[in-house]
Amino acid sequence: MSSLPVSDAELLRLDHQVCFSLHAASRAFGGVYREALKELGLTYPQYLVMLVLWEHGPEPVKRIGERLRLDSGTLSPLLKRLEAAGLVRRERSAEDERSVIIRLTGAGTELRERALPVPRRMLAATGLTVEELRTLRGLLGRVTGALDAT
Amino acid sequence: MSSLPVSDAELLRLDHQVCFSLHAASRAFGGVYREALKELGLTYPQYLVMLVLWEHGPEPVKRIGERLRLDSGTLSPLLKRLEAAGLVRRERSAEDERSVIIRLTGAGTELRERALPVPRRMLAATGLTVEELRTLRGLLGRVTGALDAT
DNA sequence: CAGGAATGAGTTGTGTGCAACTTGATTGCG
DNA sequence: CGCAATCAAGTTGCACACAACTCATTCCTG
Repeated sequence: MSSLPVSDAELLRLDHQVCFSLHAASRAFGGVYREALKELGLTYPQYLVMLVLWEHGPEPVKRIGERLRLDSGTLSPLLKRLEAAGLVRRERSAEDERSVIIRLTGAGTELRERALPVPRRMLAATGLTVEELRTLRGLLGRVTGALDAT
Repeated sequence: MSSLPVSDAELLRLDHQVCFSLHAASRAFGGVYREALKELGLTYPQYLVMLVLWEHGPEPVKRIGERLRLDSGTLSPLLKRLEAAGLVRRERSAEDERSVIIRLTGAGTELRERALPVPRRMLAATGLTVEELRTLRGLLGRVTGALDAT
């Protein structure tokens, strides 16, 4: 809560700056991740999908989409590329024929070892302290929640 | 700055959460902006370009790209769409024939009036206080600076 | 002053991201 | 039971975002 009055003009500038900062930060992260993931042959969204599978095991497309807030229009071609790369298999669910289960292959499981050093490099590259990272995560989470509720 | 020891595993999880939060927040903002800008016929990146032109007047493509951290591969088609929409003109610079100056048309200038209420709606939708917005802007700016320096 | 390096736009190709739609399977209500 | 509503994937179309490239112009150095 600010104890000082804030002019309308300043508010509008602040909004622009926050939105722009978010846009810029997201792309800056993307750039560094792109570099870090290049040797793994993964893009950042593909890496996010692999993280989900490494952590939770086989999951239907729908569930992955819920975790990452991505729809089938984004996930379907992405998963096809992961399948073409030999990292996952896509198999129709037996219980519900509408559903497709995504399962790691041997190569997909093994890739985890090579991916382990990535987050540490990213963490160092941000230049933030653990406290600041927690603050950032908290604020971003609240913003996302509020915006999604709109 | 943390006074408590932090395990490696927790650090890695924190990194994932921050990166994912950033990705998610950026897309959540995009979604709300998409809605707010729909009646103006602008996408969010197009809106960013218009903001630059409204604030700074005619500028070469290069300068706009520096302000928004976008390269010509992104800006060229985007500016062509703005030109097709009748909002800007593209004219070769007289001093430097390599350079293209982007200039608002009458319609582009007038659009500003209709765009004015947008940031206030966004500000309200975030649900954050002014203090929190400043903190968020500061952290994002530092992250982007650090990542760009890599 | 000449010619190669550097610069500013633009083009091409790949990969998201999302809206709108299609297809096939399941659910549930009358 | 039967059929409409719902649901999960996938497809299509459009708009970024970026790497790698081309082309024309300008700079700069020998």
